[in-house]
Amino acid sequence: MDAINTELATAPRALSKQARRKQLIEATIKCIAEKGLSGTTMADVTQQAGLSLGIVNLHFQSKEKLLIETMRYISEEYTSGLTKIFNNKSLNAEQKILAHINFDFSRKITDRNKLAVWFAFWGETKSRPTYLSICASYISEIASNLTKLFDLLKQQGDYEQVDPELVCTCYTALSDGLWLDLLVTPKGLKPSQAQDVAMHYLATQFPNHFKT
Amino acid sequence: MDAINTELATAPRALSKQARRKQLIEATIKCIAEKGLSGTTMADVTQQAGLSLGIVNLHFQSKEKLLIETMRYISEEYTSGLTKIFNNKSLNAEQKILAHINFDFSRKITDRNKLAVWFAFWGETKSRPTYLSICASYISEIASNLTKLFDLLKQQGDYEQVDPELVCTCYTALSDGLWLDLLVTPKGLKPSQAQDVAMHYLATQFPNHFKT
DNA sequence: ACAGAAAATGAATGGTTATTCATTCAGTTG
DNA sequence: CAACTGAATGAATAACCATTCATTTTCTGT
Repeated sequence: MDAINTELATAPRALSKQARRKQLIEATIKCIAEKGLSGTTMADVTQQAGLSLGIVNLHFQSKEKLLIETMRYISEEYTSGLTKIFNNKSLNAEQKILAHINFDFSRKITDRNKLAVWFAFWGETKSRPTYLSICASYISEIASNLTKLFDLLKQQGDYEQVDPELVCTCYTALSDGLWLDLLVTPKGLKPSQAQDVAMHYLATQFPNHFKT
Repeated sequence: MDAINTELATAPRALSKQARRKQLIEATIKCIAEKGLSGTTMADVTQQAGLSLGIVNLHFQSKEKLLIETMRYISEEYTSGLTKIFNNKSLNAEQKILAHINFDFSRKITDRNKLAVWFAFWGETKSRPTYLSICASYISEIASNLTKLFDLLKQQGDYEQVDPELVCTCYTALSDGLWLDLLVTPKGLKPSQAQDVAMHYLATQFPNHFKT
């Protein structure tokens, strides 16, 4: 409401195109969290950013494209964070899984504004296939990486009965459900408790590696 | 698109108020699934129902109220189904949990149209306070019932290490995440496979009662 | 300091959509 | 069957909102 980026307000033209786009995307995230996807108007977004009404069409051509870019922004923040962990040569499989779960429940990812955006878009995927196609490839890559890590752990420990693919599906669904919980009942679970729940599941599968 | 309830089209006035409301709510569910919450107009809903434009305001006063009643309809279908299971005196704790999980992944509940409505509303902050107040009490009641069942199983079997409340939180989040999976990647998981994943988790907690 | 380019503005426009209500229609009662 | 009641209709209205673009402001290079 009282928003407006004060440090930018004095010299708005000094911003690069890139920075202005980011500013508008972040205003969009806040608006979607506060008013929902359907309730977010161009006037809301531009006012939140402290800029004039026409600015979105100048930088994004249309509202639809702004929304697509907002989705892409959030989804890339997530996938690039995980890719960085997976490609980190100085971590072993166990450490990578720990880093993964830490990341999943970090402040950056469990920020309620961003969670609201995720679920706003998930709720519309059936009617707007574009949203799904943006992150479909990322999703399957993340799943394949995580499955590989679980498979490595299986080989290391005494885990004949573990099915890495099943564990990946289960862990992923569990995270999604815990995020939903964090979004809709903020008075209930805290991010650190949500992480404990996810950890509890991993401990059932890899008791020699993870403790509750 | 080609919809329209033919059996009602001939003698629309014969329907009771109650039945007409239900007819409009079901048309709304279909529209939300097909066009999203933001893309659903009064014209869409009434056309889907095969009725005239003014009918929604006649029966529900406003679009907002129609949407709220649609949420209530779906949420009550779910909670009443679970309450019936919990109150069924002819089932023991183990059977009740089995019935619960069967219900969670039944056709009726994993219907993609209804899942789309659930997530459309979770993503909408505007209507969230109203919606939360509608089902907040049910949600906590379901959780308390499920926790009790897990506690009974714990007492029956050799499960000293099990924390019933944690298992309830984990199972509930897992279901939510699996539902999301069923909604957004219909080509992936099938409802019966989703149920297997949920079952797999319960088997880790109560191996003497449930097998994968 | 000046001209031209680029960025930003916001009043005006036009399309969309929820809501209203005068009218029509079906069912009911005396 | 005639008068009445309430359900249903849909054309008209009013509110809302994305987009446009003529104008203004700021920046850049010379």
